[in-house]
Amino acid sequence: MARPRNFVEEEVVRAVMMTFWRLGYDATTYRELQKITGLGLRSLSNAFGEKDELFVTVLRAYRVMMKGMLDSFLEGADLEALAQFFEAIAAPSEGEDDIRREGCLMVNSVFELTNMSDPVAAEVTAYRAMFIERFRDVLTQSGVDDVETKAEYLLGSTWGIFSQIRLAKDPVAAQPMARMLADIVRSWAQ
Amino acid sequence: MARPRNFVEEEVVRAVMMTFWRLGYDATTYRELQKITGLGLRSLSNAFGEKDELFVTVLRAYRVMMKGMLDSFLEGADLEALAQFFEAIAAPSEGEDDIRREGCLMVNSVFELTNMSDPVAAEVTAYRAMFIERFRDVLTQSGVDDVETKAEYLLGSTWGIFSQIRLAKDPVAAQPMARMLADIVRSWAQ
DNA sequence: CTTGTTTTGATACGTTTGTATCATAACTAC
DNA sequence: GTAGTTATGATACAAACGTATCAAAACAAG
Repeated sequence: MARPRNFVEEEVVRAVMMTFWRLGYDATTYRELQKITGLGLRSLSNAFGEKDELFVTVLRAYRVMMKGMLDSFLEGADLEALAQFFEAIAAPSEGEDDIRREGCLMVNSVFELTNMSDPVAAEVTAYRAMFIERFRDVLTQSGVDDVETKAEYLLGSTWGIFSQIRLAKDPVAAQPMARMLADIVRSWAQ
Repeated sequence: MARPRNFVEEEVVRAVMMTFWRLGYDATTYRELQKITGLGLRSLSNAFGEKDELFVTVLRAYRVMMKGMLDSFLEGADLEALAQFFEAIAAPSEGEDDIRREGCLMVNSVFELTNMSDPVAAEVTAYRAMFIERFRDVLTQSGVDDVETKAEYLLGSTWGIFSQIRLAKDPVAAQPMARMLADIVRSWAQ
């Protein structure tokens, strides 16, 4: 009944995500997104709305992606798996253009956007809760005490790891921190 | 021999620092800085150069300020003082406009500026080294093993604390993390 | 007072930004 | 084929940015 789209939505969102991840929100221009995706201005805005709406879509996709990674590492896991999770974050990157060099898109966005819109803030909150929940599950099932405090501690440490990666543009910069943290987690086992 | 300046340099730098701290580099316009300082465009640029040069001046001033804080806490200090240092960072803010709500200007800048100029990168490097050195001194004098790894770990954790503060716009958001970290530091004492 | 030097203030310019406009193209249902 | 609907592409526009320009102002030294 109407002209069909010339692109696959998921692919476009993924390409846009990488650009926002690498450059940040402000430094990513709508024109650059047109170039990256190969779409025209009207096609992009027709399908995904304006820049801020597209960004929220990207954040949601990022959160879902990270949920998959969290689940694969920590679903029904023990403290040893949790320790390995932190070591994995700081594992050496594969090649010069490994996106992991950019740290965490959500953390980066929190720092960049002084005044977040409500939808963006909601994504950040959900992202945070996602980590806390997973950490809490592992800690509880491992019979550790002081679960709430430790979960908050692990989240803060995770953000610290991402900070070091972002600064050095290299995951291995966080290896000392990650190894130390992994040892601390292992020490919680009775 | 020439027309005298109508301002005190330190006061201007301090006012500009607060604005960059609160809004970030990009969101701070040169016009806003004119308004904040009460100076005209030519006065500002004449005294401090263009926006990026003024920013480097601010970063240097911030680093010196933080060095004072670090020294007052950690010069010749023991592990207990180090533990209290982390708890102090997360101490409740005094009032709604406490600048500590904004986290750390240097950390914020690292996240915001995808492509840092060389002078900015140099400031960040010096800032990082300043923390590492102080941590290392305390750890060494306390007879702790694995000093290098632990110093890196403490730096990453510090950045994690600043991340949590920045996200929540409130130092107390980092209290669980800071308390946990303080306990870990105390546990290093033999 | 005059001269020389620096500071100051008003105005304006060129770029870049996100986005609006609008005609055209591509498809489906009938 | 025809009508109806959505996608596409080229062009343009208003706003905001950093910064250049240039004349006027304020002092010290002679």
